[in-house]
Amino acid sequence: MKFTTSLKKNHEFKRLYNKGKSAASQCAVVYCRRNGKAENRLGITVSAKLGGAVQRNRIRRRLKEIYRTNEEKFSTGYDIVIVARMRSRYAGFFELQSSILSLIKKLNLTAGGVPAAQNRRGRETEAAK
RNA sequence: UGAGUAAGCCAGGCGGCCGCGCGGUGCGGACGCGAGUGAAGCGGAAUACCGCUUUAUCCGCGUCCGCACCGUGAGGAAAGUCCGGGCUCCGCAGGGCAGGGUGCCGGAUAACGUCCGGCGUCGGCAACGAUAGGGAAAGCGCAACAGAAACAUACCGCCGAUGGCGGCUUUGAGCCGCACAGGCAAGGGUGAAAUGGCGGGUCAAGAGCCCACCGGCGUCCUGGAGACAGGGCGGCCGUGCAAGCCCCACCCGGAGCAAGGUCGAAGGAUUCCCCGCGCGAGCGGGAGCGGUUGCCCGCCGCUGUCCGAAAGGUGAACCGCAGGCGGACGGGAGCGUCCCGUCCCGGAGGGCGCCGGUAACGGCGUUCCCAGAUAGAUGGCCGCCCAUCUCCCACGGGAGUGGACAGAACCCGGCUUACGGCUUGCUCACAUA
RNA sequence: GGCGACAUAGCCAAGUGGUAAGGCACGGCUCUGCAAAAGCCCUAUGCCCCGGUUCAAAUCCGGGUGUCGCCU
Repeated sequence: MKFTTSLKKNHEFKRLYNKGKSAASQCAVVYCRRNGKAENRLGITVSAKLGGAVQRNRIRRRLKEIYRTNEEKFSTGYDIVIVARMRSRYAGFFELQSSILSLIKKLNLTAGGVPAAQNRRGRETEAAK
């Protein structure tokens, strides 16, 4: 992922749970908070309630893929945590994707409008270098 | 065809686009180091030349970042952590006790509770499977309830031959009764289990008391490497439990990669020494500490007392004392501990072929490097084929769904558990020829 | 990843081979005008599940499931 590092420490997750904004659907809960940096930081949580290692790995990889393919739609400078819920175990990829995108829209995380387009163009030139 | 049984194999395949971890190669950029060249400045000098600094360029090496290409990338159970090892650290003269484990015989192995071959027993019509399967005449213990009795017992019962008592006939004695002494364990009843089973003989009634068959025990002979098998003889003095204690034989040091090492950074506690402080007449020792990783003996190391010239002995007579005792702070040295981060910790290896062995397995040759992440890399979408299930039209296609169990974390050998499919051999039943 | 412990009624729990104690709760009865308190009575075809040993298993042995804890 080009402009994103992963969130690792437990206290960072806890800070988001307490102080961040959240939105939820049956598939997942998304927490977000401004981090004051030029990049996004992403954390994904899949608890043991959702199944064995194989099921949890599949959910985590799908969430990661959804973020990767839709990265340009996100605005930058945020810490984001996605917590998977029970329905994501049985949902297909596209159902999960539309669910996450609607949650993003609910949190106003989408980089919509003109400045976002400029931002995006800037990213692309940066990437071209 | 159906049912069963054993062994082996696979873990959907191919292609396209985007994406991830690791390794390699190449290119580019940044930084650092080294060497060369040019320019400028300063100093020495004589203009040449030498030294230093700055800067530019080029080459080499290293680190980091980016891009491209190539290679590679989860399992048969990766799981449970039930056994066994490697590896790492700690410990280790030896012995005993305790504790744990294994338990038919022979072999395989690094080792095993695993595997292979065989024996006995049990289950199955069979193929085949299961089997903690040493010892109960070494000892202790338990066997509830029921039952008379659960090591030596007789409730109901059978008998009463022998002895006793009574009666009758009659007088050689015999017969009948009683059930007092006594004999018996067949039958009933209880129980999971009742003193080998069944049949016959004998007998007062019975009983291995005797006999035939079976079972079991002891002993002898034969076969076998052995477990054991077969046979002869003797003769039945009870049973179960050792996955109860135990006995016998053999094995076992403890912990675990969150072990351990290394480098860098940071702080704290501890040991010894030194300095300084307090105490004011008893104080301290007579062995102390540490190790022997459950305990003991014993042993070892350091410190220390006494005897002895020493080797060595000693653990008590008694010995020492302001150069003592005590605790707190500061300084120095040493050794550990904790925390943060970096790096390291890689063959009982796989494939193929030949040979030895019934087999497990072993030997030789050849060939291949075959995951190394560190919140954890394998994913997403599309097309075709194959396979599963559902629905629809009708004998073939269409649509949808999508694989069963399941994800490495130091590594191996097993076991167990979860689970989809394919192939082959064998057994039984039915049908046909 | 490694190491260890536990599971018995709705809850807390005792029970180490022979009838599964006890307390709380629930229910019923007595008492009361009604309740509370008190007293009496009742509740495990079975001890997390599956096998094995045994005449007999909550207990002994093996395997599994679940829960909890410790080690960075």
